[in-house]
Amino acid sequence: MSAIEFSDHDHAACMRSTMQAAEAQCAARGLRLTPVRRRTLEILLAEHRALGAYDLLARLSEEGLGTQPPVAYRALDFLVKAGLAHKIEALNAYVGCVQPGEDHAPAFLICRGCRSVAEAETKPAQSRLGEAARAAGFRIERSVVEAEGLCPACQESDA
Amino acid sequence: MSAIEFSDHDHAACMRSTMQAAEAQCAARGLRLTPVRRRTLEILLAEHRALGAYDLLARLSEEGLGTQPPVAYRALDFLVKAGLAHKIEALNAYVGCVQPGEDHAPAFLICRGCRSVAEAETKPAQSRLGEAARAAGFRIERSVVEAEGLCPACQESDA
DNA sequence: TTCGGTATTGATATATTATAACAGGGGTGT
DNA sequence: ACACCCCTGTTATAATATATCAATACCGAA
Repeated sequence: MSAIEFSDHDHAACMRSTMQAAEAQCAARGLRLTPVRRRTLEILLAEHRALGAYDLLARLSEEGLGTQPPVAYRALDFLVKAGLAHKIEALNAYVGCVQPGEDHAPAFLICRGCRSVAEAETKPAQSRLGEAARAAGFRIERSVVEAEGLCPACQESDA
Repeated sequence: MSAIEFSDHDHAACMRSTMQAAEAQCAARGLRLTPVRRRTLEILLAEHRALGAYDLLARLSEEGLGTQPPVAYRALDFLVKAGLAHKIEALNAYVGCVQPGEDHAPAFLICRGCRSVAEAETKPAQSRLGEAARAAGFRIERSVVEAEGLCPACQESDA
């Protein structure tokens, strides 16, 4: 993994292929990527940034796709459950998943400067925590791994 | 680490020694453990559970220590900044720290059954994430590592 | 095709979590 | 006494999230 999110890349192609993968996922699993959901995913993927539910709602609302909070939350819930987006707990915000489908336990690098988010992979029983859990007889169902800091670009403008 | 939080232990002694450590910390660092702050810490430590700010406020309020949200949030901010308590991002709730003073990057095991929280230790550049960060030139300032699941006791009552 | 069930959307209201802003009090050092 | 800083009290409001119910759209079975 190379944190493509912080690098220059052909973002148009990046979005296209991610959307295709998302559609393939939905088709394969009998999930319905309705207009609001699809547009929500596009908005999240448009930048590799975390977006609050109300920011998202504002965008949807501009496009006539709904004006009330449940619209945004329902779309986000769907995407998160489908593994097409992730919630960043440290920000109460949401980000599109760049590798949908892979059944993964993601970890995030979150820039406090520009709110960019890069997605990395955790190993199932990562580091000490897996050990500790096993030792304690704790059964892990979901894990949240998030690191906040500064991305390369923001380190420069900050320093 | 053995997740004492999920085990039977002499909790009265546990609280006493933790409070003492907290006081020592404050004394050493010139921080003021005022009545509200002290009581807040005691309430958090009374059980190894995550408590919402408003639950805490209700407790404080019963004891005549303040009735408005800022009372609770200010006390929590102080404790979190001082390293005497932690915020559980996945729950938007707070838990007392059982090893105050050690400058640590804690990881948590959170039971969704009883909301108990056990604190483990992460290694600074934990798992893949440290690697990924280094590779990407990302500077980590703070990390959130939380695992949700079922503690031993709740696995039994659940199954 | 029609029927019946399920998933989705629309809309209203409200719950939960958190912060801004400003006034007053109380100690400390000069 | 005074200036300063930290802490507290209070009011108001912001930001995040969910409950509920009615209406509609889709989908498979008969």
